[in-house]
Amino acid sequence: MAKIRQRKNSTRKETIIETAARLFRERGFSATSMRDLAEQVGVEAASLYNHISSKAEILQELCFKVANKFMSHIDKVDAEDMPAIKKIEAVLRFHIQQMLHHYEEVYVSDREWKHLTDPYLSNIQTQRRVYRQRIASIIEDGIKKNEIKKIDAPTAVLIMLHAVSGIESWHRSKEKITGEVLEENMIAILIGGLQNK
Amino acid sequence: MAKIRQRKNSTRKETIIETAARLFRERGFSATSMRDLAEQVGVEAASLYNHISSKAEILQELCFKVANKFMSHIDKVDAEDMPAIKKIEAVLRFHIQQMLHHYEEVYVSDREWKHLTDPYLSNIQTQRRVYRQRIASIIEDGIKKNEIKKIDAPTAVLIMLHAVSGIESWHRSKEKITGEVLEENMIAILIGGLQNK
DNA sequence: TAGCATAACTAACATTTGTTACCAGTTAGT
DNA sequence: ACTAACTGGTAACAAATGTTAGTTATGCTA
Repeated sequence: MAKIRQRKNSTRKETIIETAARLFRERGFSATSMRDLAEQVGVEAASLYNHISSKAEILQELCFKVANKFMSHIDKVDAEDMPAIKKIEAVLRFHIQQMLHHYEEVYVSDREWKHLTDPYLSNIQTQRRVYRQRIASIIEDGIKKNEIKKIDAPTAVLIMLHAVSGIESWHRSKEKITGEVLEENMIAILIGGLQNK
Repeated sequence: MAKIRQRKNSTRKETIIETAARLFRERGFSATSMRDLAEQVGVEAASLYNHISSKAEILQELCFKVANKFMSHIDKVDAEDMPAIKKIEAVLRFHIQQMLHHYEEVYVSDREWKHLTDPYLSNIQTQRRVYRQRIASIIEDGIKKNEIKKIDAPTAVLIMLHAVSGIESWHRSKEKITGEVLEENMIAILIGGLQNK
C-alpha cells in the first residue's frame, strides 16, 4: 500500500496543503480537482479525506495562514520608532521576501481568496481591508511629515501590493536575476516613486 | 419566447461575451458555468450555442481582442519620435485608461488566459512575452540615454504592468477618487520611480 | 505477537458540468 | 404568402466533480 510521500518533518496534512498550493497556483482553485491533487500526492482522492475535511478547508488554511503572517508583521513594524518611509520600505521588503520564498501560498491566497465562502470570505475581506488601511495610514503620516510625495495613499497602497505580485512572472522566467537584485530593483522604483526628493 | 435582452447596437454574440466578461471577472473562468452565464443573459444554457461555439471560444475572443488592442497601441507609440520615458508614460497611460474603461475584458484576459488551450495558449503566451520584451527594450533605451534610472528593465516592466491591475481594487472600492486623479497618481509614483532625477 | 490507531483502498453517490439533438416560433427577403 | 435563416426552448448525454461508506493494509507500542 502506497504511503503518502512524506517530505521531511511535516505532517501528511501539511504535505497535502503544500501540494494543493502548487496546483492552485498553476491551475486555480476551481480548476483543480481533488483527483488532480490526489494524483500529485500519490494517493486516491478519497484518501485525502483522512487528513482534511474538505477542499474548501485547504483554501481556508492557506488564506488565513498568509493573512496572519502579514498582519503580525505589520504590527511589529508599526510599533517600531522609525520614519514612515522606512516603515513602508520594511513592509514592502517583507512582501517581496514572502513572494520570493513562500511564493505558492502567498500567491494563491492573494488570487484565490474570492472562492472562500462565508464566514471565511467576510473575515478575509475585512482583514484585507484593515491591512491596506494600515499601510495607507503610514503613508499619510509620511506625507504629513514631508517624507513622502503628496499622493493619494490608497492608490499608493494598491500599486505597492499589486506590483509585488508581479514576482510571479519572475518565478516563471528563464533568465532570472537573483532574488536580492530583484528586491533592490523593486525598492528603487517603488520607494523612489513615493519618496519626496 | 424570451428574446435575448439586446443592449444598444451590439449583436447577440457581443452581449453574451460582455456578460461573460463580467462573470469571469467576478467568479473566474472555471467557476462560471454556462448555466450561470445563460441566466444572466436571460436565456437557457443550450440557447447560447446558437451564438457561440463553446465556452472556450468566449475566453479566446476576450483574450485576443485585448491582446491585439495593446499590441497595436505599442506599435503606434514605438513608431513615434519621443524620449523613451515619454513612450513608457504613453504605454502606462494607455494601460490605466483601458483598465478604467474596459475593466472587465482587460482584467479577465490578464487573469484567465491560463485557461486557454493550445494552440491559443501558446499563441497568447508568445504575444505576452513579445509585448513585455518591447516595453523592456524601450526602458533599456531610456537607461542608455540617462532618461531612466539604472534598473533591471524586465523588473520595471513587471512592476508597471502588475501595478495597473491594482485598478481592480479601485473599481470595487466605495470612496473612489476620480479616474483622472487615479491616473495622475499612478503616473506620479511609477514614472517618478523610473525617472532619473 | 496481539491490538489499535492511522491511513490507504474500492465503490458508489448525487450533482454539476459542457454540449448536442431536435423541435417550434419569429423575422426578413422574395 | 412561402421560404429560409435565426433564435429560442426541452430533454438528454457522458464525463467530471466533491464527498461518503465500508473495508483492508500498515506500523507503532504494549
